This record gives sequence, C-alpha cells and structure tokens, in this order.
Amino acid sequence: MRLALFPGRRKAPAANGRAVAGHLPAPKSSEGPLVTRPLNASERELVEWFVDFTALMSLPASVGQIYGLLYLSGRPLPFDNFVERLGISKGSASQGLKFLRTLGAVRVVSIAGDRREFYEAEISPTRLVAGFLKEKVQPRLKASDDRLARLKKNLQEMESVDPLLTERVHRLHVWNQRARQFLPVVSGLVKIRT
Amino acid sequence: MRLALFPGRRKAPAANGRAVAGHLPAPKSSEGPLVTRPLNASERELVEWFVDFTALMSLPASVGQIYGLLYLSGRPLPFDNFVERLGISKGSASQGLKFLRTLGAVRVVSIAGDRREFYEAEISPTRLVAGFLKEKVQPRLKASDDRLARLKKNLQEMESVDPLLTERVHRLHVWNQRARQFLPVVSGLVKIRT
DNA sequence: TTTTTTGTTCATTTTTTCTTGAACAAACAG
DNA sequence: CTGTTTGTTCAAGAAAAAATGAACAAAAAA
Repeated sequence: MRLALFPGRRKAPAANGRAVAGHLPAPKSSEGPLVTRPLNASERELVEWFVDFTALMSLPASVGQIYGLLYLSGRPLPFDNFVERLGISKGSASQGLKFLRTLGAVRVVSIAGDRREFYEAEISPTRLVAGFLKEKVQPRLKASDDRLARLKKNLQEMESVDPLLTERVHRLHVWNQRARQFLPVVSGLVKIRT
Repeated sequence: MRLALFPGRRKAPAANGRAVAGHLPAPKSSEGPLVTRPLNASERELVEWFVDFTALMSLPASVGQIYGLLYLSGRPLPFDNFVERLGISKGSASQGLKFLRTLGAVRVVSIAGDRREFYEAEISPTRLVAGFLKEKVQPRLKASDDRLARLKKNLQEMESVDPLLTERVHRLHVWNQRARQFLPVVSGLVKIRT
C-alpha cells in the first residue's frame, strides 16, 4: 500500500544519464551476437528470485523481472527484449525501466549501428537498495520533518494545548531528524559492504 | 503491494507478552480517569503523520492510526477506544493491534478492576522500525538465501550450464548473506541512536 | 445456567495498485 | 514528404491488499 511508485507523469523523459556501452567488463559468455530466446527454467527461477527481492521493497513484480533479466544477462539488452522474453506489456517495460533508471540501478547505453535503446544493470543489487533509499525514502523523511515542524508551530500559536501533545510532537521531531541523518549512513554502509 | 502482513491466521492469540501497567513513567497529563473524547485537529494531524510514517514501511493505514493514537495518549488505552475514536472497525483494530504486538511496538497491560485489555505503546517509533526489520524483513532474507542455495545446487547437478548464470547466482548468494549479517547491525544502530 | 461484555475470525466489499494495450509522439529511413 | 521502427502515455481492466461487519468464542457477571 501507499508507496506511489508511478506518480504524476513527467513532461519529457529527457536524456536520462545516457552512457556508452562497455564501461563494465563484459562477462565472457555474454559476448557475440545477441540471441533472443525464451528463458530456461533456471533463468526463470532467478528472475522470480528478483521479484521476491524487489517485493521486499514493495516494488511491482515487473520491476523485479526487468532487473532480474538484466542481471542474469550481464550485457546490455534492447527494450523489446524485456517485452518478448518476460512476456510483459510495453507499458510495464517502459514504466519499470524508467523507474529503475531513476534509482540508478539501470542505465541506458548506445550500441553502434542499432537505433534501439539498450539497458545495462549495475552488477550489484546494492545499487537498487541504495537508490531506493535515496530516491524514495529520503524525500519522504524530509516531508515528514516539514509536517512535524508545521504542527509544532501551530501548537505554539494555540492556547491551552495539552502539554503532553506538545512534548510528543517535539520528541518525534527530534527522532525524525535523527532518522534523516542516519539514512545516508546506512546507504554508505550498504555500499562499503558489497 | 506484496508485503503480506496478515497471512495464514494463527490458532490462538495466546497471552502475547502481557505485562503490568505502570512500567513506563506516565506523563502528567495522562493521569486521572480515562476520558473518551473525539480527537481534536492537532491530534488527528499527528495520527495522520503516523499513517504516513508506517506507509513508508508499506503498513496499512489502520496500523499507523492505532500506533499514533497510543503514542499521543501516553497511557494505556482499552480496545474499544481505538474503534470509537479512530472510527475503524473492530476487525481492523484487532488485526492492527495483533500486528503491532508481534513487532513489539505495543504491549498488553492489565488495569486493576477493568476486564478489558489495555494497550501501551513503546515511546520510541524506533521499536516499530526495529520490530519490522526483525519480524518481517529478516525472515524473508532467510527465505531468499535458501532459495538461492537450492538453485545453486540444481545448477551444479545440471550439465552444460551457462557459466555466467552460475557465476551470477553465486555472486548473489554471497551478497544476500552479507545483507543478512548486515541487517542486525542496522537494527542495533537504530536503537543506539534513539 | 443464562446473559453480557470483550474481542477474534474470516467471507465479502471497498480501495488501491499494477498491468495492459491502443493512441500517440519522436526519430530515422526510404 | 511518407512510411516504419521504437518507445511513451494514460484510460480502463485485472489483481492484490485492506477494511468491514456479522458470526462466533471466551470469560466474567448475573
């Protein structure tokens, strides 16, 4: 519930951190021409693992599938690959990739001689977690903070306020501020340990 | 989506960590007889804050409301108080309180001369976060680990497996184990800092 | 025992979120 | 230009999660 993943549409998609292919050392078996074939049982199982994993962050299945396919492919994949091999709609693929891009878990790469957009995953799922904390959690902690500050101010301007309420709001405000400071530390630790 | 909060019903509710009232120093304004009155604007705002806050963990609104009411009351409240003052159904109140109890964010207390069950909140929302990590996230990381171990074993028993796939599964397994070790550290830090 | 109070369970309804796919736009090719 | 390829947007349908409330159980009171 709640976490609006795909809220108010943006105007232009813009050139979202586009990069050039080949920055990550390509694993051996992923060289050669790109073959589009259905996923085998083990691959599907791994994709399902990612669906579970992203569900832990309340992300939709399509996001997990997309990231999973990229992860096990270990090479840039074109847009239509997701639609065909995962059996999801163009809409879901588009939305999911856009979302993963905003988290920095996936990036667009250009392949010479091919007009399509290719996508490449960060090798560590850490990036997904860190991106989620930074792009989704952080802003909400900020909003919570603002909200408490506003309430606090209102209470100060009122007369005959229950002192317990005032105390609780203050306590919560302090707590929330600590949580905000704390979050980047967690993200940092996540990066170091992986 | 996804986070199945209220899965397979338990048989008996049992005496879930029942304690005696008064362990926490009661704030001044919360002494005297318990008065049941509707929430005022500020109180409702604070309750809404908690709804937002719990939504960050993808918890249902009712859970946030219940915890919020307890937090701002600073004293044990009887079951029917939640139903009446929050305007939620008995079912939601029951489920929500049960859930908060399993997280250790709320506990049942007995009040002499009153047959009803009273509930008391931990003063720090930290308890809610820590409980969530321990009771909800931790077990799922364990399940993820098992799943990867199984897949790894299957791959070893197969012939002609894409070496990239094997490598990826292994890498993920290592990552997942680190994440599992790491989680208690986060919970610990959360406690220290609040 | 019978009745009342207090709270739980779970089938149903309501609400929210996700996915789909048709219409549309942008960029290139012919 | 005109047609094609590639991808986005968003209204509508499908699916999942949460809330409700009636039926039920347990324990105390009458």
